Amino acid sequence: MKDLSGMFNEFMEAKPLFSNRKALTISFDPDNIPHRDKEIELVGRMLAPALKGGKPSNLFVYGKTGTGKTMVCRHVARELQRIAGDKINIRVIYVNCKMKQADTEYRLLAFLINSLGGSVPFTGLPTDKLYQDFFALIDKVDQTIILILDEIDSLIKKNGDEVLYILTRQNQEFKKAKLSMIGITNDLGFINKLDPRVRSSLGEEELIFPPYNAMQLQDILRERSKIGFENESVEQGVIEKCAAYAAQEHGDARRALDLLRVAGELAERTGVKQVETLHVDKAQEKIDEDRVIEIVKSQPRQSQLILFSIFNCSGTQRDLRQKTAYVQTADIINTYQGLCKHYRMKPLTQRRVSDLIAEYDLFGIITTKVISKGRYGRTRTVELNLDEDIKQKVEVALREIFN
DNA sequence: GTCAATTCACATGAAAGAGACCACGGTCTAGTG
DNA sequence: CTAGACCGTGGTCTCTTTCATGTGAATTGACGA
Repeated sequence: MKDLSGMFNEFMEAKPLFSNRKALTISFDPDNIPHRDKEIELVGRMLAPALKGGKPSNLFVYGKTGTGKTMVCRHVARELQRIAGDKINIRVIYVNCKMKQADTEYRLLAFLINSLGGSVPFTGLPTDKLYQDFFALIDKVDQTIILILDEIDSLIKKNGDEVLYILTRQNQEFKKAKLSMIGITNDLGFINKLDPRVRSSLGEEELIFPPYNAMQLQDILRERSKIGFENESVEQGVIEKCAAYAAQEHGDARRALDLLRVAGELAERTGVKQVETLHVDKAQEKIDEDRVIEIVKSQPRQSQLILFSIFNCSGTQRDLRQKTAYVQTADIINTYQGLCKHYRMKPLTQRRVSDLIAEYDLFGIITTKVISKGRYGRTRTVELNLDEDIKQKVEVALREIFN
């Protein structure tokens, strides 16, 4: 007990490193957005007609993760609303299509209706009823609605582009209201996958966000750490290091901020007065680890069992010319079926297992490659894509699940 | 030796089913005045 | 008379199965030099 109270005392006495931890997260909206002046202006121009009661063009925004797309769009939209004030009726609805509440056609509409003050149950109604409700709700008042659809690609991938088609088309039917959309995506090839009709109406304007370079990331981090950290609590070189790491990952500002924040948390936990560069390294490791463990734990049971099979699968060396043994689909399925018997679970079909394996590839936990071995068929080779210590932790987590 | 056909072992696609969840409207039932 | 319980119907959503089609190169076998 003595130790614990000592620890608490120490904790209370230690000077906090953070002054505003929130400033170091992506959800924070800073007043000052460095290196995005041009983009802010362009988005602003696009939306400006709304102030004169016109319909702003639909806009498509591209850019990799952490390039400030979402932040800029929300920022501009908010400013627009502020300037419009009470005189002009502008409403901005921001939806992240990856969120559970909006990742299907039905749920997206339900979300929109709810955020406009209507109320619909989150399941149970036919979809076209929702469309009717939604459009009626919009057209009730003379207003301009700006709909920001973030991560729009995941919506389309799951549900097809029909939603967008209906939404864009509907504008002609409105008597009073106007609806314009901003689609945000990090998939550059996304627009080509769309139905041409949707493409032309939705992609009236396009804007590409370039990635930040290391120097720009540094500016961003300095700006944020001024708000987020107490004075002098960040050692020289820490910001540079975070920026450098994040710049390697295609200039991802989100990553840079995560690094800095987690490094700060680690430093605080160890009770030192300053965030040091070694904390950044630790943060880098911890972020990866947390992400992987999080994914593994949130997977359904069957899927976890398949990953467990991959871990338990030694692979066979069936081709003598191939020096290293590799694991392929058949091995995994064999091991998996064995494990199923052991745990009394009903094994899934090969088709399904194949999909689940591909899913782990998407998460980046494994690397797979489809190879053809000529006469001996075609298969997918699977390799774990984890550092040794993360790998061990995942294995421990899996064993806990299936002990 | 060359070249096209064959063949393997899956990958990949599309469609449809199972089962969970939910809303809505109609009917039944028990409690109340 | 009325509120609440209880159905049946019709809808979405996720996970899965079923059936069908695609695929890339090693191997095979015919062919000609």
